[in-house]
Amino acid sequence: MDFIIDAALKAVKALYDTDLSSSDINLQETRKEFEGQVTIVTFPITRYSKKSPEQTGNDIGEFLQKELPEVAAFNVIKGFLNISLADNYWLDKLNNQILTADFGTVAPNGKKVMVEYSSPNTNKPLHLGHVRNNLLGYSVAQILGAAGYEVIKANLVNDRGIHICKSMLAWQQFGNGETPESSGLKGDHLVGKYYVIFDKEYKKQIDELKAQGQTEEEAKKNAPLIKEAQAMLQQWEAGDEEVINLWKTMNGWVYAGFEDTYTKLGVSFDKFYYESNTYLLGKDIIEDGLSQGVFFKKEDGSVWIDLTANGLDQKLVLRADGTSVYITQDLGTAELKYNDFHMDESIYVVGNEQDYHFKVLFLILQKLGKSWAKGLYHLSYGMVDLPSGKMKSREGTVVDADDLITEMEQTAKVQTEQLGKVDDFSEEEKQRLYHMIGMGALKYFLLKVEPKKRLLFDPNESIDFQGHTGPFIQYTHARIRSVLNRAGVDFTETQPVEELSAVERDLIIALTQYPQTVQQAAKDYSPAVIANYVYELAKAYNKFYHEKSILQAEDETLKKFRLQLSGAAADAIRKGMILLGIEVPERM
RNA sequence: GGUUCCAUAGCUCAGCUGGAUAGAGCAACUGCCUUCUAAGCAGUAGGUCUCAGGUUCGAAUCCUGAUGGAAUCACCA
Repeated sequence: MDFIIDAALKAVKALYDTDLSSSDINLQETRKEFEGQVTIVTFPITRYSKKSPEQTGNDIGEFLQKELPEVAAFNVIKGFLNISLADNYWLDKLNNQILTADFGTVAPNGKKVMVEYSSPNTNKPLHLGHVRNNLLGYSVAQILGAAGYEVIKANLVNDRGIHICKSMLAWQQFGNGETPESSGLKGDHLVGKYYVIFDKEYKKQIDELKAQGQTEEEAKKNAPLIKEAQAMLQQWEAGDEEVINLWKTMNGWVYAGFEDTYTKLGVSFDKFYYESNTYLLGKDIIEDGLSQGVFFKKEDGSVWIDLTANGLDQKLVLRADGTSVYITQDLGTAELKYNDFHMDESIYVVGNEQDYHFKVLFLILQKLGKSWAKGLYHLSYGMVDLPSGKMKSREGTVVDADDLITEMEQTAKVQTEQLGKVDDFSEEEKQRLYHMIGMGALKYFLLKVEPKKRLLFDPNESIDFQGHTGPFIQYTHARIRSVLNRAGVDFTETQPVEELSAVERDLIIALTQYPQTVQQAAKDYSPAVIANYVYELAKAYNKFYHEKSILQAEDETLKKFRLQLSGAAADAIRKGMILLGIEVPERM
């Protein structure tokens, strides 16, 4: 649309002898209740024209119509100059852009970006909150890839620490040698079970100690179980063989479980980092910061940074005993990642409860003068809440990821069977379809909302399959594919069509927006931008489909043209959905 | 208490750098399947964009304040 802005600038120059810059021309889509496709808002220009908004609109409209062959007509309503572009213009867009093989793909931009997401704890199975994280991270990686970046998907596994020892200890004491094989439980669920058991037994001990007169705080510190867990952590750090073996065994169970869930979610990673390898990193950075004067040492030997000048607090970066805190290892890990890949940008997909942490982390790295610190970005997303409030693993008030996936597949199955359209599918094809639709519904439900907004999930209200949903878009794709498969003619040649109906034009307009939508989504790190676009596109197609017969078109040219248009719509829908990590079926 | 984020129809959400009468979906009510897939299409009804000021020709959008909600302010991760 730049050519209209350029011509409008020329018009202002010629008519009012004023030089404006392109940002002064306010161009927008024409609202659908008015004639035209693009609109120039003339209010701001009246300053220079010294005429009414209507007169200004008419002046510029006439100028544009004379100047640009693409401008077929215009009308002015108040301060709005609505421009109708010639059908030829849109047909040219279709034939020379949308229908070309590389439509929607961009050349590599030469930049490398790491997207770190998932980053699970290996002491419990994944729940709905993790699902949002995984889907967001994967989708953002897909979007950045489509926008020209080289993307590295990274997963920093939190595989050590006191919480891991809790599960290990509980298993040791109450597990009777139970294994995934012996219990039939998925590995991550088995380990999670012992994490819950630990918490239960620990609370019992706290209550006992409180009954003996200790305060809550004392009891929490003195309970035998927590002391044993702490001792186990020390043994782990000392490399105690028995503890290490147990740790390896139980983590192995968890990884097998996670892999299964990741596969079902359709997410993947290029690089795994493990905290057991990185938790000691960062101490040299502390030394570095001390000598630079960025950090300071307190009397007890602990190391701090003063961020009060930046509106934050003083922050501990190393304990008095020389051991790390959370941020110490994150400093080290950030440097490790950069040294591994030398990426231009690094995105951390982490919930908004850690907003403060990342603000501090990035600020410290900047103060340390790391050249790459400016490329760091915290993609913060809102929590997934239940009607009853926050999900808590230890209290069992979580929506389990595996259960949810199974439920979604089940719902997809029931819905599909009711419609009876795929009765000729093999059992395997059916299972594939149910999974595709169930996951389409779930993924779309989670991704259509802006990341930073919190999300309410009511387990008693099943996720819709109608309306603004994943299955609606999948259905639209299947519908198109069905028509294309019945076509029976070759429709690859450009068709000599000269006139467009409104629904055809609207569909072409929607298609032209695909590339800029991908760029916008990449800029905002927002799958929601893609999700809403694909929905609008599918709606535009369904409207076209309903109003115009494709295979029974008035003549062969029109038929082939509509098939081309349909094919382009199917492609754009499929590509858009791939960016969301959602597959689309040929039939449903 | 400090900081950050959120507040749009009964419910779930869109609304791009300020622009026309604020849009979808769900739920409710009407129509449309002997015609390419009705998981669809068309329509009716539903709004003081939390409130109060300010900037502007023009504010859901920007600024200030208030109210309500969430997160965080750990030598936890």
